[in-house]
This record gives sequence, structure tokens and C-alpha cells, in this order.
Amino acid sequence: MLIATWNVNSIRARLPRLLAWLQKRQPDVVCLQELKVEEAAFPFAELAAAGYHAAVCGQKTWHGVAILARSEPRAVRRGLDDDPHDSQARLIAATVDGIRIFSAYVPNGSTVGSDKYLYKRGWLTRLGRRLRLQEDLGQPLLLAGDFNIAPQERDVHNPRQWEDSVLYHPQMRQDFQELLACGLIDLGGSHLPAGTYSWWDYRQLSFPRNDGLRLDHLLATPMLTSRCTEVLVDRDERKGDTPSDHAPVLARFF
DNA sequence: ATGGTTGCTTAGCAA
Repeated sequence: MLIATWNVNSIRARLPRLLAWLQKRQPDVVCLQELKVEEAAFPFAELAAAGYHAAVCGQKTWHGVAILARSEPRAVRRGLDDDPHDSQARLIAATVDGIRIFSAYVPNGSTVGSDKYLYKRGWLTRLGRRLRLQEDLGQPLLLAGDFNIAPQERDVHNPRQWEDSVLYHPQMRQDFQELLACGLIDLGGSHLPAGTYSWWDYRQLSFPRNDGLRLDHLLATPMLTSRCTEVLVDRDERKGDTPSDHAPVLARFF
């Protein structure tokens, strides 16, 4: 079983690449982030033709997450669902082939100390509460997505340059560890070599210089982690015409 | 050096 996560940075802009990549990799489940469309404008027909069901939590212009799956997603739940005033579409959950799957788009946080940064910290706390209170963490569960956090020094090409950034600030790394303390394991942290990145800024030739960060993660409960045989980043998807700034991350399970 | 690139929406924001 092959499960992937990919921040596509607009599903409309990325649809031709996404369809070609699905054909190439044949993943069973794909967690998508940054759709930038309402559910009504989501390309259900094109993905169905490619063999995928889709559970979508969309939003106009910003954010938006989905779970694509060859099997029909069950028990779909949209949003963090704890605050009626929070309309940001950043989380969707569904059960696929007996695994509870989450696709998450953690807030970027802008700059340390900003309102958006406080929202990011609060959102991570709320996500942890949701997992602890409402999910059975003894069952196979996979939380995948763009966390906008590089967890370790080995996940940043130039750590000193990024120390003050919301993507690598020590507080962010601590918040990430507290999320793991729910009972999740970062599959990339153990299966990927140091210096494996999933995001490179569009600016300043970051990708050719490999000035990247590992921001996209698959977090699994212990029994599911023991079934993981390999994790890889599909670096080729950051190359060529009109790439997303993120590359897909894939994990294989037996 | 507060730059630079992309996408959504069409001037400015978010990432």
C-alpha cells in the first residue's frame, strides 16, 4: 500500500501534473493540501477517470485539503470542527482500507510573534486535542500533510539562516514534538536520509541550490509505523514546467 | 539588500 502527501499549490494549476504523477506512481491514497478551490470547483470528474475517489474540504482562494483514494473513503469529517468562527479549510479525515487518514495543512505562521504565528501555535494545540480526545490512537492512523515545520537540524539545508523563521524556530520544533507526543511517529525522520527536503522556495534559485526544508510529513501510530517499509520524496516533481514549490512524499506499507 | 516567484484575482495578499 502506497500513501502520499503533496502540497500542490492550487489543484487547478497543478491538475495536468497531478494526473501524470498518479499514472506514474499509482498511489493508493494521496493527501493533498493548498487546493485553493471550493469543493464545487474541485476536478472530481478528471480524478474519477484516473481511478480515484475524492473527499474534499475546500475554500475559495486559500487553503483547502483533500484525500484521494482508490477505495471509497468512509466516515469523512471536514475541518478541525471545534470552533464555528474558524472557517479555514485545513483538515479532512477519512477511513480508507481500515486506516484513519488525516490530510492537514498547518498554518504557515508568517513571522514569529505575529497574529498568524499565534494562530499556527493554537491550531497545532487544537489538532493535538482532536487526536487525543476523538481518535482511537490504538487503531492504524496516519496524519499526513504540510506542517510548515522542519523538525530537526537535519531537515534544513542551512539551519542558521532559518533559525528565526516560523518554519524552523525552536518553539515550532518543540510544538511539533508535542504533537508527536500524542503517540505518532515521523516516518520521514527515521526512513529518510539527513538532508532530504520536500519544499524549496520559488525565489532565489532555491531548488537549483538545494536550499530546501523538510516540511511535509507522514505521522503514524506505532503499529502502522511497524508496517512501513520505505519513505521517499519525489524530487522530480519539483523540476520542469510549472511545479508546485513542494514535492510529494510517499510511504509504502505492507 | 525586507529583495526574489507563483497563484488567485486583477492590486495586493499569502506563501
